[in-house]
This record gives sequence, C-alpha cells and structure tokens, in this order.
Amino acid sequence: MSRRSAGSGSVTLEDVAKVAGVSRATVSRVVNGSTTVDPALRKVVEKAIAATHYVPNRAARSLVTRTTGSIALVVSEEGRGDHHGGENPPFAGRIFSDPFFGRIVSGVMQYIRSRGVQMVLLLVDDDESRHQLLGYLRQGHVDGVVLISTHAADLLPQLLAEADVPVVLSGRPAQPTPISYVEVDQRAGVAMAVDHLVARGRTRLATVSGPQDTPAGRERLAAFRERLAAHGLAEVAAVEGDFTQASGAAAARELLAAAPGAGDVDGLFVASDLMALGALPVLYRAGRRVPEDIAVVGFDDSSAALACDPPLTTVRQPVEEMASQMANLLLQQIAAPESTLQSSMFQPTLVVRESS
Amino acid sequence: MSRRSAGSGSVTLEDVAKVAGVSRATVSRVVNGSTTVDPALRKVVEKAIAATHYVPNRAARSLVTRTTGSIALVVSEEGRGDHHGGENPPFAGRIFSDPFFGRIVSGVMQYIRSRGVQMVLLLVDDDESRHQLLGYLRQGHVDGVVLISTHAADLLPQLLAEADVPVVLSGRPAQPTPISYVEVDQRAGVAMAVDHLVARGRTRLATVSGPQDTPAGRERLAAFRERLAAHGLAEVAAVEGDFTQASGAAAARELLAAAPGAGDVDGLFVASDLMALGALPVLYRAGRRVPEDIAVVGFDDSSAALACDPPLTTVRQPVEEMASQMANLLLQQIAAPESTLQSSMFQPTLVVRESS
DNA sequence: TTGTAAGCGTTATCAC
DNA sequence: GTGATAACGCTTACAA
Repeated sequence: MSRRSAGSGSVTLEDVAKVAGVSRATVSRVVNGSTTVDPALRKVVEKAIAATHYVPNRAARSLVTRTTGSIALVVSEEGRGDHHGGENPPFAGRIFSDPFFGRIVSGVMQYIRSRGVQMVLLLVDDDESRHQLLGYLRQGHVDGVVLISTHAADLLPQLLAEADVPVVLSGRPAQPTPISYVEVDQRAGVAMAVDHLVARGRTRLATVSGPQDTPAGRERLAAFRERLAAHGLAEVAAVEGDFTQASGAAAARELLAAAPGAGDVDGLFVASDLMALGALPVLYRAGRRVPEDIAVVGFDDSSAALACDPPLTTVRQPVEEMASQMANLLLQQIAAPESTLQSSMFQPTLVVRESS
Repeated sequence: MSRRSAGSGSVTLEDVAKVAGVSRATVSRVVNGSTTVDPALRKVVEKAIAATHYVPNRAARSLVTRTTGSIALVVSEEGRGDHHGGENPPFAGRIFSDPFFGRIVSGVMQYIRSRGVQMVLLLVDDDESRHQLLGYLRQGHVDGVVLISTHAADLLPQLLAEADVPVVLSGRPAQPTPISYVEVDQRAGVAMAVDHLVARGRTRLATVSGPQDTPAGRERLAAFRERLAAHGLAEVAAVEGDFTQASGAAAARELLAAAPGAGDVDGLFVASDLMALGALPVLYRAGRRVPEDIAVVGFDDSSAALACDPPLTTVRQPVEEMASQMANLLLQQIAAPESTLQSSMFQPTLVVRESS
C-alpha cells in the first residue's frame, strides 16, 4: 500500500447502502444493532459493510447523538500553596512519576476498554489550564470526567459539579459537594497500621504524615492520633512530608534530630510508601535497624513498598479497583444523568512484610 | 446553578450571529481568526461571543475539517512471547507501573498542552485490541499516533505506517519501516557505563541485560560486549532480565550462583534502573558491598535510581525531551502529511552517584 | 420492516 | 469584507 492509498475511512453509510441495495437508514440500523431489521437484509448489509471496510465516522455520529464515547481522566494539582516553585521542569510532572498515577490509569483503562470507551488524559495545574478544561468540556469532546484531585482547596470538584458535567471524584470532597466519589477507608487503614505496631510491642510511636493541605494527609494524621489514643498512647513525634520520596528522607532526618536518644521511637507510621522509601535509608544510616530498633509501616502498597529494603509492611489501597469503580460510576451517571449520586468506600488491608 | 441549568454548550454559531447582527459565516471567521474581517465588526462579534458563552462544537468542526485536534498515545505490549501468563491482574498493567511510562506521558503532555492538542491513551496487548485500535484510528478520532512499542516482533509500527496514519515511534523500528522515530544513542550510553567502570579500575565485568526480544535489550547487550572488547576485555557473565525489578533480583541471584568466588565480578552493568533496584539488595545480602566489592551502573535515570541504596550511578535517557520530540514530529507530520519522514537521536549522559 | 427527509453545528465556496 | 448556501456523515422522526 502506498502513502497515497485510498483515504481510509472515507467510505460512508451511503456507499454501503448502495452496495447492499438498501437505504442509508437501514445500514445505520444494522450498524447500531437495531432489532427492527429483517434478518435476511441484515446479512446482506453486513456483507456490504465487510466488503467496503466501512467504519462509522465518529464526528458525524457525535454531532447528532451528542455523545462521544470517551471520558476524561483529569489530574488536578491545583490548590497547592507552592505554584511549581523552582521545579524542573516547570511542568508539574510530579504526579506522573508517582506510582499511584499508573495504577489509576490501569484501573480506569481496564474498566472502559471492553466497553468501547476511550480515555483522554488532561492535566490542570493553574487557572489557565482549569479554564481551558472547562472550555474543553463544554465543547463536548468527552461525556464525563474521572477527577483525581489531590488538594483540599481545589475548586475543580465544585466547578464541575456546578457545570453539570458527569464526574466522579477520587476521595471524599473537602467541602460538601453534590458529587459522586470513591474513597478508601483511611481511618480503618491507619488503625490497622497502629494496631499492628502495638501488637508488635511498640509503644513509642511516631509518624511521617502527608501534607496537611490534602484530605488524605489530614485524615491519616487524625486517624493516627485517634487510634493511638484508643490504645492509651500519644505520639512521640509527627513530621509532615508531601508524599514524595525526598520529603520522606527529610522527615526522617528531622525525626532523628528531634528524638536523638536511641530507642526513643520504636515504631513509625509513614503516610505513604514513597515517603517510607525515602525514610528507610536515613534510619539505616543513623544506625537504627528496621524492624529491630524501629518498626515501620507504610501506606498504599505501591511498587515503592517492594523497592524498600527491608520490604515494607504497608496498608494496601486497592487503587486499581477503586479507579475501575470510578469509571463504573461515571459510565452509570452518563447513561442516567438524573439518577442519584453514588459513592463507594473501599476497605484497605494490611500487608505484613519485613519492616515490622 | 441547578442540575438542570441551561444545557451548556448548546449555543451555536447562529445564536451568536443573531446577537451580533451578522451572518453565521462572519462569526466563524472571527472564531477562527480569519484576517479578512472588519476590525469594528470583529469587536462586535467578540462581544457577542463573550455574552453568549459560545464555545465551538468540536464534532461539527471535525466533521467538516476532518481533523480532531487530538492525538493518541498508544502503548503496545504486543509481540511478547508470554501472553500475560498468570499475571494478576490479567490486564497488562505492567507498563503503567514502570516509571518510564509516567515520563513519556509527561513529555508528550508538556509539548501538546500549550498547542491545544489533547491526548487519548490507548493500550494494545493482543490481536483484538490491535484490531480495535485500527478501527478507532479509521473512525478518525485522532489525527495521529505516538507509538510506544516495546517488542521487536510488534506488527503495529508497520501496520500504522501502511495505514497511512501519521505516527512517530519510540525507538528505531526493528524491521526497516517507513516511519518517523525518536531514539536514544544506546551505544554511546552503554559505552559511557563501561568506560566509567573501567576507569574505576574494574576489569571483571558482568551485565544484567534486558529482554532479547526487545530492541533496547538487544542493543544494550551488544553495545556492552562491543565496548568491553574495545578495552580488551570480555564479559564475565551476562544474565537476561525483562526490565522488571523482580527480574533484576533473579538475575543477581543467578549471577552470584554462576560466579560464587568472592571478587569474581567487580563491575556490573544493569540495563535498566528498575532491574538494578531489584539486584542491589541481593548483592548486599550476599555480602557484596556496593561499590567497594562490586560497582554497579544502571540505565535510564528513572526514579528507581534514587530509590536504590546506595543511589545508583546510571546512564540518563532524556525521556521527557524525547517524548516531547515525538509529539513535535507528529504534529509536524500531521500539518504536512507529505513531508519526508524525520527521526531524532538523543544523547544520553552519565549520572555518577554512589553505586560506582 | 423500510425509506424519505430533516436536521446536528461547522467550514468553505461562491457571489456580491 | 460579508452573506447565502452547500456540503460533512450520521441518526431519527415520520411516512409508507
């Protein structure tokens, strides 16, 4: 085939109709699986479709049906205090290097691919890109949105809800908002971690928390304190990270500086595996053996947990399943826009490895 | 705003024209930035557009222009020997958990976002999904494809080239194919790694190679041997991995079993950081100190390199830049379909850290 | 059950 | 420079 081969896709319904000796409408009915078509004729039409290599033109179809068969996966990093301060590149690619991101993509794709739905990936990281997103959605190029929003101050969940765009949010919205969402039971997960440490005989517990401008960061810290209290304990220390590996290392240093006495802290809950990955070498170099001197539990069960040495005990979030469920709820909402909003809560599990 | 607010996006060119007191055609000209329109009228029209919150309907536009303003990022895992043998989930999500993937997404997005182009993510991992992809492309929902293909036996590069779809491939095609591509100078990168190890006084060199059914895996192994020969050396051992962390660990074990004498191997080139991440703890547990007993160099400079302990010396691939360039070449090709095919080669750099 | 015909919202080719 | 008007390829009443 040459580069100048017949403009593929240019065969129309009309062409098929001509070949099959029927009307355009009948071909359309066959293509769309209408039941009201004579089986014999259908055979003929199907043959004609195969012969002509017909494929429907999506744009034309969209124009009349006002649906597109695709959804957007929107990653919103907006609402952060730091507006990419000195990052390299300036582009907010941090999220794409988080193991979390890949799992979400995987989960969404797994759900939609067999349903003939496509996914377009969009990033929002400032006012301009948010504005562009809103425009894009109004242009009607997607039927709905799976929204990954990390920060509590993010305006997007509310805006999308108001704009009447079918949308499912990752995590409970920070402000009460009429929006569907899928969450993990953070409280239960953290409780598992704390209970596990206590069961291992640890009583001097500290935490490396997530950023307090995110719901996940806040909830996990609160749950940590709450569960500690239930055991009649109080935290020895709490240092805030930002869910990155580097911040985990920094937090560990801070922790050691604050509690220099050997054996001061004997159990550590780190609010994400990636931070734990950063923290472990720091502990190790400071002469603290894991788990002997200090038992460590992470959160997520991301690939970072297995990259840890020793392998990290962690609270598993079923991220892929949650992402699939987001896609599921979204597709339901698209199919029945006026149905009531639904949300799902997933239970985490404790994965015990060698770090505790 | 209620959930029943005015059907957003339903304001048409005609509506704007009515408000502005001009014809539909003129509004269209303004929207598309045509120069042949009276500045005064343009002002009026722009005001009307703002007043009505008009946004163009993409489907209608696509239908007539036959372009979509979006491209596909196609990840093709096809051509592997193992057809997801016993993987959990069966879905081929391996690629999404590779740090590589996020960097590619980041690079492509960075390039296209300011140009108003959108990206849809597609996965091909078997005959059926490949067939679906071809159909999808013919439906004309994207203007072109950035193709990430990992395996040498993959049919997709050839098929897309034949189908006359604008496409840019990651890496040189395994079979000579009329297709644009972006590659890294594997040979130069591996040479840096080997030279570095030799400069460190290492002479008993081994490698954990990538899978030999991928171009990257093959080229790096060949280049390793070639460069070794240039130094008058020969490899002590070469064990094949599959670019995953687990395979790196397995390879390290095999290596130790094959060369059990202490000090047998004093330098190790691992063909990807992720495999190095798996290999290091195995070496460590076997009593080999890194870098004292055995110096290790990786490839990629992915996040895995920093997750290593000690931090990994590695050959940096400018993945984001390469991905951006893929997008760039693709957009060029879309704009001028008959122009000659272009390819780019990027130079890697050596990032020296503590593992060697 | 099938065909006819009227749009869907744009862009593009013409005259003016 | 501007305005009719004809496509673009499809779905969908409505008629037959």
